Amino acid sequence: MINKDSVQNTSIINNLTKYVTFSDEELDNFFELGELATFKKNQTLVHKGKESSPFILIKQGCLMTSYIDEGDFRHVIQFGIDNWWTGDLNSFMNNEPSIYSIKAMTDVEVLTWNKENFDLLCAFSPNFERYFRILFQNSLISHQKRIIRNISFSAEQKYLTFLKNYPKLELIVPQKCIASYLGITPVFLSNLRKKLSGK
Amino acid sequence: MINKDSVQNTSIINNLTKYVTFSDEELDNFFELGELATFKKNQTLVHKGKESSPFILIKQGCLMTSYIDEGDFRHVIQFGIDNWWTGDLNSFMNNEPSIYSIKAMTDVEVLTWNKENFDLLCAFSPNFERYFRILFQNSLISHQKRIIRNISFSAEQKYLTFLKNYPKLELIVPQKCIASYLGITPVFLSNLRKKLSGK
DNA sequence: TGCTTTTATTAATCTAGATTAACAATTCAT
DNA sequence: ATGAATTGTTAATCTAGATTAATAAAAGCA
Repeated sequence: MINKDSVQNTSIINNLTKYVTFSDEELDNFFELGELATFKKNQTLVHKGKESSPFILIKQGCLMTSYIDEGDFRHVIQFGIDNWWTGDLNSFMNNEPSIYSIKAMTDVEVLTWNKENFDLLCAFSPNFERYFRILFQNSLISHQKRIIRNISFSAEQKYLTFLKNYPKLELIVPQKCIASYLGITPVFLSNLRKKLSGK
Repeated sequence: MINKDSVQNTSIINNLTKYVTFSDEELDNFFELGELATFKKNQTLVHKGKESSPFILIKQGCLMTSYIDEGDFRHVIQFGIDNWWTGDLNSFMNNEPSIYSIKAMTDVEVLTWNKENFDLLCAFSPNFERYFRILFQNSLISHQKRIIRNISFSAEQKYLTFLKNYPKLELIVPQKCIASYLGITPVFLSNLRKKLSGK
């Protein structure tokens, strides 16, 4: 059974209560409405164009969200690690097929909520509404910063910022995925790394 | 007095109630805690690095948010028009000086909330918490789409998408601001427009 | 363990878009 | 209306980063 008493949930609870104070009952509800799942490295949790995306909280491991364009070209749009929320929000909220695919970059343990249970959670207590308001708000702020970087940074600046923001990912994720996330080619990233290492 | 009865507020109310059902009392509160203000074209409502940003709802007109980098180079990061929310969210929420500057591109009429009143509003009714949760959620979805465009679109595709998304802005806003928003140079946008007009 | 597939590197060439600069067209203030 | 300042255009040149292709290294699998 998944509930707040599981020792392993302490880090998630710490994260939840960073923004909002939840009662024990609320926390119980949170875990009871979620579903625990594990995936092996390289498994795909959400298939582009097929099922709708759940709302995903990563307990441990790393997920990669990517978008495949008309030319069948894959663009990495997000990495998620321990304690991060991820998923195709639009797909989740409107029960549409996901436009992204979400893949496990390591063995991964996640909690997922479907739309129905998410709605129950929000209906159960406005504290959840508040929690997600703040979660989305913060995510919005970091998305805005990312857009600024996209518009105004050189490839080198983008890469260095990435290393600063996600120090652990460099070791976990293939270089070509990092290149894609940054919007540059793997060949150019390789050149860049060579140049930087010689500095 | 600003309240829900003002004829001129109907379009704002329609917008609010698109997501959440509000009581008359809630709507009264919403307008009473907000402050009505008008600005002339080219006036700056929020100065980068000085005051913190309010949370702004545009009643009518057009606002432009821009970021000035270390090299004193201006990057337009958002346009806002009738019924849009805008402001430096991070500055607003944490009472820090704004990192953006926000300028009126036309004569403009806005409603603004300071952090204190925003908190009162959310404390007054969870419906507001819910409204802003959904507002930020939708904004997040469109920011993600914009990031995909940034990463994967050519300058031409970006410009054509911009025209589709903001058909009215082309006439209101100087071309160089549109170029900046798209992350290209005004010279290149000019070339692009010439090429497109010849098609 | 060796074989296959995927990923990373290196080098050569190419191009979308930047930069510079000079000129034309608008906009703005008096 | 008129001159000054801002914005837009055009053309020439330059460069960050893309593309292609061949090779090396690493990872996955029987």
